[in-house]
Amino acid sequence: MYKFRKEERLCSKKLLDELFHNGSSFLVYPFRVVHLPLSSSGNPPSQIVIGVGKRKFKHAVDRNLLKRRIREAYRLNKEELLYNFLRENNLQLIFSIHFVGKEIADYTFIEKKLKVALSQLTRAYVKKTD
RNA sequence: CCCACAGGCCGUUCUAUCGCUGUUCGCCUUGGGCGAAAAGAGGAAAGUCCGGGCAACAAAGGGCAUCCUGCUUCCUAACGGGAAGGGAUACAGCUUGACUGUAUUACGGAAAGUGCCACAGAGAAUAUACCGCCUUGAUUUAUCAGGGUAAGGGUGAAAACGCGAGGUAAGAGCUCACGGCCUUGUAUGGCAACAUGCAUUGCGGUAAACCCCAGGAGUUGAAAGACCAAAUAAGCCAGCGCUAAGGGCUGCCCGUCCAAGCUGGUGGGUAGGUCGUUUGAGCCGGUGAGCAAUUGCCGGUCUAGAUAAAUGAUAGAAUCCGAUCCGUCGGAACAGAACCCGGCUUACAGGCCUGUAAAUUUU
RNA sequence: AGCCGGGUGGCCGAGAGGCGAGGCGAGGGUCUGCAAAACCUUAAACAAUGGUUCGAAUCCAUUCCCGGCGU
Repeated sequence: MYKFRKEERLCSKKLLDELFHNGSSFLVYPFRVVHLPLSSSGNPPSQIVIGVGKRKFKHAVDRNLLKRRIREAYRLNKEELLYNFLRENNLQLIFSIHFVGKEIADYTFIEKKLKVALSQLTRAYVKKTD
């Protein structure tokens, strides 16, 4: 249910190159989302990369903390906000979430904003299919 | 009890729900999936400043160059680390000296040679003559010219060892006594650095200037390297063969190896996977050796292993700190393993222990 | 994780033991009816700390910051 396994993470170098060269992006503060649909649909319905820039957070502890909070928020909300929609429309998606804020945000703020970001992601594909 | 310094140790805890990583066990069982169990960041994991292990390179061969280290002995796998000691410097104390204590210390050689020592100053290293002192000559009674001199003045970070006597026209280690540093020889003590005594040559600084002496360093780093699967063009390896140019993951030289061709074998890219990879100079306890660093013996123990990178999130409670309208509210140091060890350095809220010194109180 | 290179006014840049050049820029002035150009002039810097030296931007050590490397 609320799982987040290796298959749901994006590890292939090839796919990452493709994502950042051809993918389209939008900004929902404090996140920058880059996304790209895949031609073949399969299980799991999406693969994700979470990133926090070294420029803004110098210490590895801070970067790890933010990545863990984002991952936790994604794990708890992906099923109802994203997977149900993708399964209905038979889509497979790769996307990345980059944290671009300047200060360490707390969990409630991250969760709220991530929900907004995910719903905006689905809305983008609703328009395209129409 | 309080305060300062030094050394050592710890560096939030518990519960519930939902997850992540590898391991073991069980079930379904081709692959794989599901469930359970126990485990899952540090004293610095950091900086990458040193030293090893480990691995590869045709050369691990020689010489030169280059770089590093630098009081002694010991510890250690090794070190630029540590321990003990010696010297030097600074401060304090008294019994005023071969004294004691504390702190600091990149601390071989300046008597192998070379260089440098700005400005100031007469002169900065073959000494020097501005004032001064002494003297000769000239004119003439105050100057000019020459010579001697390193006591005194002045300059400077530094002025040819200090001080006294002799000596002299005036002076000078020029000579002598005492003393300081220092070279060589020697005696005594010490494993040694070195200390002390005697004799003796000498007397600017600078080697984190070149250099000399002694010792050491082959180069490159786990993105090292080994293997496996699918996949296929002329790569790689071995043998034969040839020596001209050129070349090779080391700056130069010597030496050494390599071409094309033929024969035989193997199989590149695709950042795929597995191993390397966590049992090790390991950790804990006891006991013996040693002033100590450290180490012998005995017993116990297995204690992260990820790979676009797990070790978390939320809620509640405890502990500590701060604020307070006494209801509560806010905060929890520095910081995150990436092949592994030994050091060093830097960051760090708060707490505990031991020792030393001072003050106060009680007996 | 490992291995290299660098840090000089606001910017670019020499200097490598003994006044830190120069250019662009900034401020003021001269010239002009007003500007530009030109000329004169002013201010402003050695990443930090400690050591070696009489004396350090330079030599040495430590720290901080910036940049680079791999088929």
